[in-house]
Amino acid sequence: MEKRVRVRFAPSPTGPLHIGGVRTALYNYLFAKQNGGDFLLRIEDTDQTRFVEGAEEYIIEAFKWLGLKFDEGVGIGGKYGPYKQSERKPMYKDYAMQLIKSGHAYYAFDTAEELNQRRSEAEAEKKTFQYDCKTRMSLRNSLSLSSDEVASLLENGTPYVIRFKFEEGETIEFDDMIRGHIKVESSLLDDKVLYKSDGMPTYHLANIVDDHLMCISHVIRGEEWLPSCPLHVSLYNAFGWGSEMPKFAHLPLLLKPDGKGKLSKRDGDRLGFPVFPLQWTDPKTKEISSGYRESGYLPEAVVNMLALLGWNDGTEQEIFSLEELVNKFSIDRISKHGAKFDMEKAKWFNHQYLQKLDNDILSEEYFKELKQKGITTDLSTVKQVVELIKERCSFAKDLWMNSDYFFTAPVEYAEKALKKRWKEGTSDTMRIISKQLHDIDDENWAQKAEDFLMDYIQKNELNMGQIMNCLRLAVVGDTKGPNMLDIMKVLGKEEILNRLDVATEKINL
RNA sequence: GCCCCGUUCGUCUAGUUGGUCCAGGACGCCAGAUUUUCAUUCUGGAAAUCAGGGGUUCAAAUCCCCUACGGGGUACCA
Repeated sequence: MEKRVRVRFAPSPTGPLHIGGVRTALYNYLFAKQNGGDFLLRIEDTDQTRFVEGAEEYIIEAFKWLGLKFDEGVGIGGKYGPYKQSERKPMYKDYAMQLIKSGHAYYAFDTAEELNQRRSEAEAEKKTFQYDCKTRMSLRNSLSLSSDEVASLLENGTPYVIRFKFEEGETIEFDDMIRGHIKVESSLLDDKVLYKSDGMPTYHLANIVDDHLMCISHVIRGEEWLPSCPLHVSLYNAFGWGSEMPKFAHLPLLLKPDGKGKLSKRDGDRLGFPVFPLQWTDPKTKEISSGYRESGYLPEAVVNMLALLGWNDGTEQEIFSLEELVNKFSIDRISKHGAKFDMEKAKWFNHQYLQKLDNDILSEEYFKELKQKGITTDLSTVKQVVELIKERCSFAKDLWMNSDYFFTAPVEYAEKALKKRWKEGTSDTMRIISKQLHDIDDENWAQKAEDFLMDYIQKNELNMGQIMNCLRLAVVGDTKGPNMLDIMKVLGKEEILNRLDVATEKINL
C-alpha cells in the first residue's frame, strides 16, 4: 500500500524567512497538493540562544500572504502535535536513551574548552579535529571511560551530551530524488551531538524523531542538508525505522546575483531587491529589511517566479497559476545546480501578473492611494486612468508616476522637451488654438477638439508633431503619456484650457 | 585540508533513452516597425566552440575518466 504523502516545512525561528526558504516551502506545498497529501508547518526551535522574537508570527503571515496553506502545524493544529519542538522537549531524551541502550549512541563529557583545545592542536598540525571513530577513545565519553566512572559522573550531575556512534568501515547509501544514488564512508563521518547538555535535542535528533512520529513521507529541503543526510539515514536505521524512512530530495540553493555564495539575508538591500516575502524589522537593531509585499509585488508573481527558479515543466510556458503548478510540478524536473536570483525577471513576472489583475480592483486601490495623497477625484476617472496606463506599469505603485499629471497640473515643463518642441511663436499658436477650443461646445468636446486640431494642422500646412507635442507639453508637462485624445477626454474641456493658458503664460517665447 | 553536490548564451533554463542541436526559449541588451510623444506591443539581431582535456563510438552537450572552477558541509546552529 502506498503511504500517504505528508511533507513538512520546518524553519527555525531565527529571523525572517528568506525567499530560498519560501521556495523550499513552495516545492513542498506543490508536491503535497499534487499527491493529495498534507503540508505541515513545524517550528524547529531547539536552539534557545538563537530564538528571535516575532519570527514565528512572521513566517505564518508570510505564507498567508503567499496563499500557501498548511494543513497541519503551528497555528493550525492537528493530531500529531505539538508542532513546535520546544513543546516536545520531554520526549526527545527517551529516544536518545534508546540509542544509548542499543549501542548506537554514547555519553560524552568533554567540555567546550577541552574540545577547543583539541581543535587548535589539530589546526597547528594543519589538520581538522573530528570527534569520530579514530579519536573518540582518546576523549572523555562512555566508550573510553569505565562504566564506574561513567556512573559516578552521571550521578554527580556532570554535564554531558549524547553523541551518535558511527561504526567504522560501513558504507552508508541512500537515494536522493534529485541527485540519485549517494554513497559515503562511515569512517569519514563525525559522531554528531544528538542531545545537548541543556536538555534539548539537536536538529538531527529532533528532526528524525518528529518526521517519523508525524509520518512524513518525503523530506524536501535545501542542499545544505545533504552532507548530514547519511547521519539521518543512519539514525532511521538505528531506531529500527529503516523501512519507513522518508524519501529525500535536496534542493539546489539560491545564490547571490553577484559574486559568490548562497543568497543571504544581507544581500537584498545591498543589491536593491527584497530577499524576504514581507518587510522585517529586527527587534534588536530596529534595522528594516524590505519585503516583496511592501515593494509592490503580487503574491502570485512571487510564487510563479520562485517556482521557475530551478524548475520548469519542459515546455516554453513560464506563467503558471498556483493550480497549474500543483498539476505540473515534478521533483525530477528540478535542476541540480544553484540558481542566481534575477530581479529583472522578477519585475517582468510582476508586470505579467499586474496586467492580468482586474481593473476595478486596481482602480479602487489606486483611488485610496490618491485620497491619501490628498487628491480629490472620483472613482470613474481613476478607472479611466488605470485603463489607459496600466500596461506601462510593472507595479501598482508605478501608477502614480505614470499618471500624476491626470490629477495635478504641471508646475514645470521638461526642459529638454521644451527646447526641442516649443519654438518661437509656439505660444502665440497655442493661444489661438486655446481660443478656438474654448469656442467648441461642451458636448463630446474632446472628439470635436481633435477634429478641429486635425483640420487646423492641415489648413496651416503643419506637422502633427508640431501641434500635438506642444499641446501635450502644455497639458502633461512632458512628452509622455497615452494618446492625446484620451488625455483630453479624461481631463475635459475646462482643465485642458486652464492648463493651456497657464502654459502659454509661463513659457515665454 | 577533508567529504558531498554541481558546471549549456550576462541571468533562468530546454536538451531526459547518444544522431533531426554548427544547441531552442525566456529575462536583459541592441535595432527596426507601430504610436502626434513616452511607455507598451510587435518583428528582427547580437549573445553559449555545451568549463577544459582525454577516452568510448560510424556519431557525444548527451556515456566513462582526469583536471579546473563553483556551491554546500565540516558547531552542544539550523
